[in-house]
Amino acid sequence: MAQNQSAPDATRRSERSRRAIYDAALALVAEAGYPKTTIEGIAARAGVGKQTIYRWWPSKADVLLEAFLDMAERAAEAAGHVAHALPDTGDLAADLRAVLRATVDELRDPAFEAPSRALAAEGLVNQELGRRFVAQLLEPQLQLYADRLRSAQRAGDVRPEVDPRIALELFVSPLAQRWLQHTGPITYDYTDTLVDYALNGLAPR
Amino acid sequence: MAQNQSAPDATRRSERSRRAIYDAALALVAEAGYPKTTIEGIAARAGVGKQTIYRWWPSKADVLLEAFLDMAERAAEAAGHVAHALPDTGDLAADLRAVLRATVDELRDPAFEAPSRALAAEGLVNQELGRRFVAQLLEPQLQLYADRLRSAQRAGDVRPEVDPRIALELFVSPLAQRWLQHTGPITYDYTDTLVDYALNGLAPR
Amino acid sequence: MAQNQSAPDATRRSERSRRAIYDAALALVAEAGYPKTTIEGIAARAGVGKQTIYRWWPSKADVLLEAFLDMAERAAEAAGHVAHALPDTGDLAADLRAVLRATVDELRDPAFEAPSRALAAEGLVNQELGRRFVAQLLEPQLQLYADRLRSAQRAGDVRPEVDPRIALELFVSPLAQRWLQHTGPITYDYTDTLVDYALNGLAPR
Amino acid sequence: MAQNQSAPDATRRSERSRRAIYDAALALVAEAGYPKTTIEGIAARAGVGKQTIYRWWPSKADVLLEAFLDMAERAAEAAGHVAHALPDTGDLAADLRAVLRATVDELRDPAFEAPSRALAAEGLVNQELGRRFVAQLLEPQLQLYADRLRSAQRAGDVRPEVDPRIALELFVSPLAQRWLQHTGPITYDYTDTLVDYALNGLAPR
DNA sequence: GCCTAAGCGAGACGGTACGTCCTGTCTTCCT
DNA sequence: AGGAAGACAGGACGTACCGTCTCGCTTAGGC
Repeated sequence: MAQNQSAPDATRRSERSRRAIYDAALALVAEAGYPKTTIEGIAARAGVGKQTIYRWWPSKADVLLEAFLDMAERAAEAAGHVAHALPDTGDLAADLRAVLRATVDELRDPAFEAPSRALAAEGLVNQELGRRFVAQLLEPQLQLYADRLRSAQRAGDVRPEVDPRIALELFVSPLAQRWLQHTGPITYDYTDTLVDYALNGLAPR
Repeated sequence: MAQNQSAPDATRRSERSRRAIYDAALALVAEAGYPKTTIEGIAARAGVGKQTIYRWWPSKADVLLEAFLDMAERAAEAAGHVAHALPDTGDLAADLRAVLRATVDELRDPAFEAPSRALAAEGLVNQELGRRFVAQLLEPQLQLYADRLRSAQRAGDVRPEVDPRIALELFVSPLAQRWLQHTGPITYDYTDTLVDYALNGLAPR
Repeated sequence: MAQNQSAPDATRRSERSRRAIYDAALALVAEAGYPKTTIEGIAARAGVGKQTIYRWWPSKADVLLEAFLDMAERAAEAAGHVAHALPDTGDLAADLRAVLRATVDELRDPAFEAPSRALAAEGLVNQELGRRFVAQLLEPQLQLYADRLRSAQRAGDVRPEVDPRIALELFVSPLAQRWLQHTGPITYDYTDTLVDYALNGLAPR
Repeated sequence: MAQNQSAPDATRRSERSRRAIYDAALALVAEAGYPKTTIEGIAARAGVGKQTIYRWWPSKADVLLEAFLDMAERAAEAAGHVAHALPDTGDLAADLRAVLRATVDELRDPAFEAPSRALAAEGLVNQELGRRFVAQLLEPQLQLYADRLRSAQRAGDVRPEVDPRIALELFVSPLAQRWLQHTGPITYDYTDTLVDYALNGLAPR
């Protein structure tokens, strides 16, 4: 339970600075790219001392991760607290197609693209950050798919012995890889096709 | 008669230095990690002047990419020039399971892991390197799967209207994502399951 | 009716804190040296908030000057309120030799050395502090010598046209310089010799 | 004989940078004062990387000491290699008065004042620098006085048992102290008086 | 005896400079 | 002409203090 030897007092933390740092970090990553974004640059743009960043975050990547999570949270609030579950109209294929199309749109949003690419990249090479990236951003999303697939299993649209956590990767991972590694175009056609191929494999024979 | 200022004469290049640089780069990435690997460090370890690196490569990532390709080539030579095609016994499922199991083994080889993770990460954020990473490393591998799937289509084991380039992603991308992002365990069971789920979706109904 | 913004109420001042700050400042200067002594360090060691120092002193040097004056005062009290005048036995040479020998002893006291060197050094470069250092520490001492020389003039041991304020420098300044700049050893022999040479120049011919 | 573990190669040193650093250091000390002169500031003004300073000097004070010595050397060259000895006309009092008057002029030269005060101050508190300050700047000057006094002893103008190294302090140290600590005005009258008082004490009786 | 205004401890804050490390360029000397 | 070596201008790193500020908490007098 003991805290780090010199843990700062979070109750005295300046909300103003935190927001300014989030904004600066996201803006710089979008404008200059992640590698050219520096802690000094963030501090200068936020009108903040460097120490204020080092006091609360251990690294540039952590700043960006928090800034991104905050942005996502604010976006969710603005959109009216969506995303607690995938749509469930009873038509699994249609639901997945709709959600993946929405994801395609999101992946193309430049405000989303730069920071999430950067975080993904950093997470590949930085064990600890990768763990948090997955736990806080990726896995919650994936669980929504798993939930929808379980519902489909109950409805008899997916074979009962299928592991939903693996099954969802059949359409999510290909999209992720195309986006991350530019291994192919990302279109509605593409995601529709993925759903088509994958569901065929999951449906009762 | 004047040469372009930045056109070194490749015929005079020191093979000895190149090899030493490859070895140093791979060793440092494996030992210290990609971010802590520096050009100065590579030069020092290789017993080479910094300029010798800057003369022949534009960046740290390019050094590593070449070093990795060289390593792969040497490994292939040592193994007797395999990997021009996937096995084709006529049993698609068995062939895919075997190849993916071999891939699982490879992904766990530490000498392979550190540099390829690093390159993948750099490629996410560095457009130009990403392009080369995909073109020189990833896509050639994927084409082998596409070829095997086309053979299966001719044999009637896969529906003819299926696009092999997309179909292969059903089992390759999930494995890639699990490996890159640590989103789940990587086992023979897992890859076998992927093949099972995916081929069901691709087989004639 | 409004008070000046920066006029703390001295009647409410914490004597406890002042003493702790004096002690901490002197201890740190003695242990770590003046340049490594910081206001934060003094505050921490004194168990005091930084603001308590900034409220009452304008700079590190001022803290130390006050601490040193306080120490000197306490030392004087402990010794029974000496030092209002030099001894005057009628034998000028003997009196000066005795006083300078006592000064030599004092200059070698480590508790005295560190802070007074530091203050002298700061005073060289900091006009304002230098003025106070001279006015509050140095000049009062020098006036005692001037008084003794005037007494000697009345007794006919020093030529009447000699300026005592200048004459005293003949033996005081050499000692000061040797001590401050380590330009030579500081011994009883040395100060005795100074008195000898100097008084020869001041005595009636 | 062994050099420090990572001694830079002095033969490759950039003369251009050294000169620029000297100039910048002296200018900044004169303009802003020693405490406000920073290594970053010197580097920026000299158009030089910070590392170039840290490579060749261990501290700000060392830069300034070398710059000052260089300036003194250049001034000496410009004046035609003077200062190997004090004038010796046979009239000791006149010679000393003349030299001290010249010193008074020098002490008032602002280009000389700022850096030498700063070095003296630093030397008080920094053992090692103080040693070099005395050895390289102060003591050589003082030896000239000692030589002149020895010559006077041979001529019978100074008692033979007088120690010249101590005797010279009778007029040099008072001037030094007045200058360093602003304990009194510095005028020709003052130095003439010092010579008068002091020589009286040194002359044969 | 209660109230209020100050000093106080603590420490977060915007800054500046530190001394180190690495980048990419350059120059020198060697082969 | 390539290569080993490494100095150079530049710039970010993470740390240490600066002097200011804002918090609760004593701790007096003044009512």
